[in-house]
Amino acid sequence: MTIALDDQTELPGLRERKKQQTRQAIHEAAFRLIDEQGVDSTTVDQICQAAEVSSRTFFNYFPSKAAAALALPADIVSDETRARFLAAHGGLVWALCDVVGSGAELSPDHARIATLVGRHPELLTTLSSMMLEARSQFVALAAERASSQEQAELAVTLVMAALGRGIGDDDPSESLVNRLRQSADQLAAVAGQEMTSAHDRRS
Amino acid sequence: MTIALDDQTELPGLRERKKQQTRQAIHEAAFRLIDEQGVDSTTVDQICQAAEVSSRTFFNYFPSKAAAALALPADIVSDETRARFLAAHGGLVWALCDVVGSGAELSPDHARIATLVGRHPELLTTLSSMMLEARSQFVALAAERASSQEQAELAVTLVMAALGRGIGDDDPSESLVNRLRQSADQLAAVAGQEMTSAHDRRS
DNA sequence: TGTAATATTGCATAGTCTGCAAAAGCGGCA
DNA sequence: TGCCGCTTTTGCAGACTATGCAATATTACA
Repeated sequence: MTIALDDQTELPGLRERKKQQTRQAIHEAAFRLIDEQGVDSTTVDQICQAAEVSSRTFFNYFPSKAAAALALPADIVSDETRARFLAAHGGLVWALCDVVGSGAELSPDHARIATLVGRHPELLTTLSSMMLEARSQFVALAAERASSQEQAELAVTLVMAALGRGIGDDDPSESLVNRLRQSADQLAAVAGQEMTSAHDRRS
Repeated sequence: MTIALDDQTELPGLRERKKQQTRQAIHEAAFRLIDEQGVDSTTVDQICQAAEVSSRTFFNYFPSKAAAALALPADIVSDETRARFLAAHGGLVWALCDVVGSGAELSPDHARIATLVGRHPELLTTLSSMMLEARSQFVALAAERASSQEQAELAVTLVMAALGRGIGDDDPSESLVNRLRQSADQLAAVAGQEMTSAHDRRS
């Protein structure tokens, strides 16, 4: 596996490096071909040929070509994310926006992926099912700071909804974290204004 | 196709009736088998055998076994729904909760489907991608009453988030419409309390 | 009854995905 | 260096999903 030297330093070893390299090669090939030709017109075999691996190896790394194109990590909520969240200032939603946003932002692929999905909506279904998995991880995380399970789920629901909005517009002038908080605000405003107006005008 | 007699009355005709009958038979078989054996252990051929149709016919009606088990209508937003929405009292979110909730409620299958998905989470990915399609229909609908595209999307986002929560607990004592409004309230509360607490306690 | 339209089916085919066992490559050790 | 255990890669066989096309059966209607 890996060898712990000091405290944080880890020596990957040739084996592990090659594995990451293979994964990366498959991802690059899938990304490029799907971006060029679309999802349906691209076959797994084409990707394998471009990445110079057998199709069997492909399925050792990814369950589908769409997943290969996105190549999201399995553990969305890493140990680092957890620590960051527990230490974050502010309320639950605020802190969630922080870790969800910065987590996505730190990955250099974030913008690439967002653009790809924008150009090929067929990928949306794959992305959203991966988000579903991520969601449950975040609920578990949020529960560690929430006063109730209910509150944790509500907060995550809100932030994921905001994420759907925030990730869409590629406004590079604002950080994703801030866009998330902004979207959460807006959602609250819409719902809030709703309630008051409902009280005023009707029963 | 169909023959308009009076104003609302339509005579389906034998052909159309048989079509619905076939669709229903496939759906029933898919539902039962998948509920009994799970999604992965059920093949399309098994469903076809139970429904007494060829596998080719199966794919004329549904794109996948999961879709057959759910059997959601293609046009989530029917003309009737549109009219109901435009006539509904209250604010945007309020009215959306009304049509989204009652739309799902009117279908007698609603509870069955919810239970099935609860028992077989593999169906969640299929359901959520269908919801994605429904969502865009609702955004278009909401835009007809919203003051801006932005507002329409926000409102739908909020209601869809509420739907995810409201459809989960099968509390039959409360109508889905009310549960939706309740969830929307809660979401607003969480976000709102967030903002004030953030203001109070921290920078 | 006859003809047009539509639904169902069988067949061929492309593609996705998994299990299994053989081959190849890496890591450590004498 | 040479050997041995472990992991990755690969090939192969096979099950399943899904679509296009042409033949057949069924319905609609004159």
